[in-house]
Amino acid sequence: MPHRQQRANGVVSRDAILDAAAKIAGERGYDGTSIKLVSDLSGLPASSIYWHFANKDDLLAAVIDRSFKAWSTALDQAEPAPADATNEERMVHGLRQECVRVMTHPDFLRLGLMLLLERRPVEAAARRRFHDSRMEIHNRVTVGYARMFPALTPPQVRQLVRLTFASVDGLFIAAISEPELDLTAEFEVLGLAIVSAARSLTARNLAAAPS
Amino acid sequence: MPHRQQRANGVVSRDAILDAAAKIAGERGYDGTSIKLVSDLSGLPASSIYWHFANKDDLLAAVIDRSFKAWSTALDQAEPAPADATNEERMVHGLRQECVRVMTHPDFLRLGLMLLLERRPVEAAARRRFHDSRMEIHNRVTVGYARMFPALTPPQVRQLVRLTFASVDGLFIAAISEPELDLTAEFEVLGLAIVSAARSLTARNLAAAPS
DNA sequence: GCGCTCCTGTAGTGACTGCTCCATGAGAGA
DNA sequence: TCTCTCATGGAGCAGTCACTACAGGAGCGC
Repeated sequence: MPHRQQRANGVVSRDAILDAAAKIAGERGYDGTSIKLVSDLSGLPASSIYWHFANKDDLLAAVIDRSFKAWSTALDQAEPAPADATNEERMVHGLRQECVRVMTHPDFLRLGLMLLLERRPVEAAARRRFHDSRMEIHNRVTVGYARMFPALTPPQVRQLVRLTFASVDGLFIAAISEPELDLTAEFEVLGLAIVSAARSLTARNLAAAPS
Repeated sequence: MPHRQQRANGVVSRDAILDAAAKIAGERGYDGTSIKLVSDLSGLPASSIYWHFANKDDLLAAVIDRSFKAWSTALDQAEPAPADATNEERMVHGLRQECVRVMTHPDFLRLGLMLLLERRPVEAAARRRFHDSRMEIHNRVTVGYARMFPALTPPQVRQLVRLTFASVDGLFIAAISEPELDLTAEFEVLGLAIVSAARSLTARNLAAAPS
């Protein structure tokens, strides 16, 4: 089958629709995102929206996809910590970058968390998309933590990773509800807390099973 | 003005409406909570809902209020840590109780976080209600932390409190999206992390300004 | 210019939205 | 039993919901 040709006009419209949908969904949640609102904000008629996307659920899933990609390429462009950095420096370095990343591309987390909280009976495709994307990052971070804290057991590593993700989520929500909040300081303390906890767990492990 | 008499029937219906609204709002968010759905689930007609509550916003605010009260009386009934407990034991003790409390009365946090994430243009009364209720607890915890870690500066105490709240929020969301997750272990690690962080900050303070 | 597909505009569908009106039933105090 | 208020039932308001049918303009390869 030949490559389906596409007008320049088309991708611009598609992006405009996604922009509008991201903004509105971030403000009002899944049910609050009406096609009429997206149509008004993007300046395109409903028929265009339904030409680009199968239905509302598909539209929201596409918003998740795009925002995840934006966030993900930002992650790939993160500058690595210096080779001689300590674990604590590495952690703080990584979290500081994540702080900037999350506040620069807030749509991914915002929308995703909203979909997680809304447990509608019929599972939305958008929600599953978020969950899968996130698992990918979760695994990456788990590998990093395991290398960073070799004395921890795999369950302990998983717990630390979950705690880190949960804290980032919570701090993100706090930043949204109180815009004047300075997140960088909070992320600094979070880094300290994680590294300290890892240190305590390591000490506990060594005390329990001395070599 | 005489006390407005009330039939037993009335408060039962009111509670049934609140139950239904809490369930649906927890599943579908603010916009997803339609009067029709609440009416069907509670078995009462729309006119009854509007007899008990001024409008949809007022209904949701009442849901927040009631769930906050349930959570709050659970907080008042929390058993205190033993007098000779260490800071770490106190922290773990408190967080363990909070873990049970939050999972026993999940409506308050679930609904509240959803309202925080949904930043609809017109501020909903329900959202403000949640914010105010939460500030109350926030202040209580701040006083407790200040007593527990006297060497920390007030901004450091506030940061730790915010981090604690954020982590609890994040872990709660994680528990919702993955029901098989064992929260108690996560809360244990969180307690360790907070205490460890406080210890590191204290050491840092003492090093910077030795007496 | 031609033809072909991509994309947009108009006008609608039936179902549902928050909310109101008002008649009627049910209970409690007299 | 009589009243009087509390509470419910049902019908219906204008407006919006997700979504569709279809005609026609716009840009492409030729």
